[in-house]
Amino acid sequence: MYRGISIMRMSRLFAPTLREVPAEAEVISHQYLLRAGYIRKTAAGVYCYLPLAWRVLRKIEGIVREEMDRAGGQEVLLPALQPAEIWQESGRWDVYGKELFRLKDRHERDFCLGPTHEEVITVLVRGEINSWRDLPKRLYQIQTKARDEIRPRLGLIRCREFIMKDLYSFDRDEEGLEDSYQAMYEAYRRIFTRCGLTFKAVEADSGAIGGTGSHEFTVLADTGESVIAYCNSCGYAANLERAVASDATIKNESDEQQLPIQKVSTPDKHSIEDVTGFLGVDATKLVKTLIYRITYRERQEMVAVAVRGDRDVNEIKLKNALDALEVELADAVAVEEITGAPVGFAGPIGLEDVPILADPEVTVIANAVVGANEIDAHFINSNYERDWKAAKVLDLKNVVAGDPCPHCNAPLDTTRGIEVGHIFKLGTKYSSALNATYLDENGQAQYIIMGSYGIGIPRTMAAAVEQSNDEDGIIWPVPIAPYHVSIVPVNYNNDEQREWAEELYHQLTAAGIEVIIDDRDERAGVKFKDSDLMGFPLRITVGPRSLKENKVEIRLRADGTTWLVDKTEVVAKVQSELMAHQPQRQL
RNA sequence: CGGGGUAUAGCUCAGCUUGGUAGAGCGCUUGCUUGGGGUGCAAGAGGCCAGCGGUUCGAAUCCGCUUACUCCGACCA
Repeated sequence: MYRGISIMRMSRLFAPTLREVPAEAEVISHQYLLRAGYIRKTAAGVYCYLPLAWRVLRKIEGIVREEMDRAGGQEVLLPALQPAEIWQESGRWDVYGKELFRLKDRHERDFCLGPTHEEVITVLVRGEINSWRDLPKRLYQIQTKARDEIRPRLGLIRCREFIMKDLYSFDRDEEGLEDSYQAMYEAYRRIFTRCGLTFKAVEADSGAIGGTGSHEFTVLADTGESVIAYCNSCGYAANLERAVASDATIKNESDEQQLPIQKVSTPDKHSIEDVTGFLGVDATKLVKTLIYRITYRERQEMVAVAVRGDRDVNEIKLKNALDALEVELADAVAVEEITGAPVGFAGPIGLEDVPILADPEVTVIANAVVGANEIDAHFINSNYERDWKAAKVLDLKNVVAGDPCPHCNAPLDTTRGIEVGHIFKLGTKYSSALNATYLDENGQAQYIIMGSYGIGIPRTMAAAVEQSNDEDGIIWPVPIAPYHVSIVPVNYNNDEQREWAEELYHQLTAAGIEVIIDDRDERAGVKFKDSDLMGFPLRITVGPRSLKENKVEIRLRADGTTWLVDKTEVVAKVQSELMAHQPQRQL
């Protein structure tokens, strides 16, 4: 189980530790990975992985490889440098936008650095796979991707260059795709479980990659960028971008008597808080009307979006509903032009030049407050249908904790997390654009049905640190720890301690355990601190106190549990502790 | 891209307001000391003060531009 003969002395290890927190590091994983000497930054979002980090990354990769192979994957390595032609052919040269690192060769030909590899692999496969007999195929690689991120941040969590495992599945039909997708779903669960992570698989928006179905694998951590909503009673879980609330409670909203609409003066009351405070009503009685600029491939238009005053517009849902390339809030000038009033007084009544899209919730507010499209004025007692109508009524809001689950109506919970894996059903999006077909049993050409499945490897490492640390440093889950055990002789200059430390070091190494010995001429405290910071699961202290009884101390990093162990029992004890701390299957 | 912030020794920062030629702590080197949670003492090494331009007798310090880094909002593994 703990194979791999890798021995190391701390005196030789290239892992410069820092006592202070570098100013650039905001989140725990970034701070500890820098301080413990795992990574160094080369440019914003571009990092060097030092030996300890590389060992962790290779362990994660090893787990990923095993599970990909188990799920029928075959490893390949595709080019990072890619010609523009294939991106032009798929249409993404223009659509992918500024995130694509573009460059020219000496002949002025366009190239890019691969942010993902659908084009390359589809072009590869279309030339070589011709018959239904060649399918299915599942090909993967573990390779460096380049994306010119808008804003790299959070250390390894959002980088411009990062290692990714990407697998592409090629099937004959939807049924085959379903098989591949399920195989990957299961493989991902195994991978993140084996890495010792607490995670959720959630329904996700398929975003720029495109396609018909998608799940994200999200490691739960407060510092994560994604928000997920989940239901504890039925298991529903979805990314906030996609999560919906049941409309069960919407329907039986109010039986309040409709009052006559009335314009009121609301001087200088722009925000929801201003208006609710001024009029003494709850935000749920307000209709928030926002003007959006919608960009399509060849044109732009403005729309008004109405949601309840306490809600936020979900721009992903808006974008998907309109099949738009981009949606953004209109600027103040445009708002004034369209509504005839400064920002803060927009409302659905009398808004004639733009279509109104309304969330279902706003259609049931009795006697709502809405902007009057006039400076310093709102309407009170407005009612949907009587006073205004939307062009379309559809779900456009972010869910919040407490909203009813769409499946079982139990209250939803929300939590933050780090998206470490994402699986997509692509269908024929790329095979049709790039003309990747096979001949079926009837000699008919059919588009290959594809899926794509990614895992961010460094991000997974960072997520593990986010999830498992304390005030002293990292606490690695055993399966991805760079070394299992550190041996700390309290005083390496002492002959007895040194000899025993060396002896144990060789015994453990011979048993296949990955061990590092701190042979530095440092104070015990320094060595303890570094060992804790670096996060090795077990530490063996060889010092005079226990040596008197022919014993050494074995200490568990996770909770500080310490055992005094006879020197002859060390290997057995270490093995049993490592085994005991293997992650359990969590399904 | 928009909005803020920062840039001085390897790291964390002072110095700038009020221009006069560079500092601390940690780390590093050497020696002694100490030796179970970042020992103590002493002596050292180390800076084109991000870059460019301007003002001035004189600029880390004042002014302008540029670049990099970083935080807050739209993308994604």
